[in-house]
Amino acid sequence: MSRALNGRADVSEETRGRVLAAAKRLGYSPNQSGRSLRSGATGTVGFIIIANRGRASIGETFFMTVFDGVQSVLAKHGLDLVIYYCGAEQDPEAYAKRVVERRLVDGLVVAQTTRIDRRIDYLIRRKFPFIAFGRSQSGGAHSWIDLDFEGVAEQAIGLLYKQGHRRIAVATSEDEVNFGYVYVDACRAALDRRGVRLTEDLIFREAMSEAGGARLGERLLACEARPTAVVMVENSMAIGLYPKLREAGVKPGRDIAVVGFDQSPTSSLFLQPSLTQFRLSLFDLGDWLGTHMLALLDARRSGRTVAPARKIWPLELVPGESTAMTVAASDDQDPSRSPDRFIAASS
Amino acid sequence: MSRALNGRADVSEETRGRVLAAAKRLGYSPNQSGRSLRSGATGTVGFIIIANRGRASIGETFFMTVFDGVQSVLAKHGLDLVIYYCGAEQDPEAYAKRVVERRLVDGLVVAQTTRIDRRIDYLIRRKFPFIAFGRSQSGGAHSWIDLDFEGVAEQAIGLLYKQGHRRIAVATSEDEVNFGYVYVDACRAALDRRGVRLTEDLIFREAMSEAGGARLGERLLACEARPTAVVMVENSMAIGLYPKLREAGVKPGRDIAVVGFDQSPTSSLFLQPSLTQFRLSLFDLGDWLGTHMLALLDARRSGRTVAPARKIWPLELVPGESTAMTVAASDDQDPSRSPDRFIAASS
DNA sequence: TTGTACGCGTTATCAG
DNA sequence: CTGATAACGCGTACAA
Repeated sequence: MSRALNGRADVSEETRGRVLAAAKRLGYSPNQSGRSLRSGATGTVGFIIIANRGRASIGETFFMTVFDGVQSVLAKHGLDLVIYYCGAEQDPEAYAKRVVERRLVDGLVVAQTTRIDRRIDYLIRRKFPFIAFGRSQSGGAHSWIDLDFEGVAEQAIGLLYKQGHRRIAVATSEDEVNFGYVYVDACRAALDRRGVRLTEDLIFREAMSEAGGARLGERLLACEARPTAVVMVENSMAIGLYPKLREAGVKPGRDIAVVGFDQSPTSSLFLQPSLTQFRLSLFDLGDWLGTHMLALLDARRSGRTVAPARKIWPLELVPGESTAMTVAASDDQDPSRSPDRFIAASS
Repeated sequence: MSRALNGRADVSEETRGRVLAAAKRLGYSPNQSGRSLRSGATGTVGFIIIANRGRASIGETFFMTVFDGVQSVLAKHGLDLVIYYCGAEQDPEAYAKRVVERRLVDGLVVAQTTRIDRRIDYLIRRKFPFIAFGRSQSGGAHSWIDLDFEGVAEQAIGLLYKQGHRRIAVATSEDEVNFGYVYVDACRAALDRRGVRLTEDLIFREAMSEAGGARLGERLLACEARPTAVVMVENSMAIGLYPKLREAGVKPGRDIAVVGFDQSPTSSLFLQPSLTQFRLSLFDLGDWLGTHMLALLDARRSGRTVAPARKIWPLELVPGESTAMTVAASDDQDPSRSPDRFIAASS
């Protein structure tokens, strides 16, 4: 019986052979419900993603590759990964609650964290093993991993500044997804360090989708004093932005510098002129998630406690033609602004 | 106890109230493993998708919207939808087997069917309730749904033929995904009906990705007698094709007609010149899947048998600028070919 | 080394 | 209408 199948030591080779043979002949496979009930664990890790919250291009290569990484780790330990897809009409908190309370999984990854994310508060209260993919203002100490928005902003702003840009637009999300705020703050800080102030009129909040990018394009073109560069938190926006610019005869890398974000959706790699963006290994990120999840589950099983991990995942700049241009740096383009204070502050 | 919570009739209002109150106070929620063990059903439907098999842009809006539709139906009946993501290194058959044999789900949707799909053979053998999303040569009678490739081919070829095109390239998948074959056959039939023969040199097999589309572009440009039009089975290919054509000064809709497929990835809606493609309601398709799955599960529960459904899902032509051109129709471009036989056949 | 009985949490059933 | 009990399939603990 189970001793033979599960490879316990206290069973003779002969018996094990007989049992295995019989199991194969009868096509026996253990019922997971029975197993879970007995052991108190499901052997399953859930990964919750939310419909069209945040990036439009959810799922595409982005999460898929992450799943691959997570699974490669979990599979080695006999754990399954299942994706819970929280539809557009469903409440994310209720959805997560349901998964936890029915004990459908042993651990959870919750993606697309919002600034105030009640799922996180709930999971902490519940002392349920989980990792947040994305930071949040919610909750206290808990494990999370997030992309290095600060590093991206620093590299993007650094590059543009060096090329003389001072009037740089920042395109971010119009919704409550946390990284929209993180990114703007990071850009503001990177500009501050260089004595440039990020004013409100240079922050463009739009849907993170191609349509949002198209609207961004319209707004940029309508500016009295058009920014000489734009950085954005999501690449679908670039895909919608490019055609708008082209229609107006404004060429990325010649008439305006454009910096995208990560390399998803993959279509963004085929923009012309090629888009300056950032590279990261989503598979390795998934690997990290899986590995840390194992640690959380081990800790819970053995009653130990494990320190919450906080991981910032690096991205590497991949320069493209969209930032090929330089502009004459004039710090006093707009005489109504006094940069002195900032220059002083940065020294 | 359970009678009160599950709303059975044989319990007084007062008791029910007390039980509900206590349950709320203690934060009680039924354990799904216990429930499944007792009832023999998990209350869960699985949807298996495969990593980068077939279309590169898997997941993106395409499957996500389908999930939404499925879930909207299942949720009404207290069923959960979970996504099983079969990673690139895993064997799809073994993966499906595992899900079935451990009794993780009550029913299964298997997407991205291949021409010979051992999952289907297995599921039929096992008499497990499932729906294939995509046709296959495998298996006998079973439920499936698939896109109307024949209708798409007929509309695409019909449009191009009317505009004078006779030398039409067909771009399809290089891998074993079933619809790649279906589409080519459908195009061949549509051309046959018009007395045009689809020769082997006009069939281009490439990866269904932007990179595949780029290679397609190179091959088209290298043709001695370049096709005047190209139809393709997947839109990522168009996204890779466009830049290649542009580099060579070949403009879609002026120098070559281009017809895409469905409207995913969404980026394809932002191509310039706009791409002629096809529209379909993925949400409704998911709704159909959910509804039919319910029928399958009901039938199994009541021991009845339900006739396998075979559904062809319609797509509607959305003309774009990429097919704005007409060409002089000359049926004898290539004197080595004799169209008479086909003209005769079509009369 | 092997056989057996128990209990995980649930719900259906049967007796009260 | 309500309370008690058995059984779903598994793994473990304990007895043989």
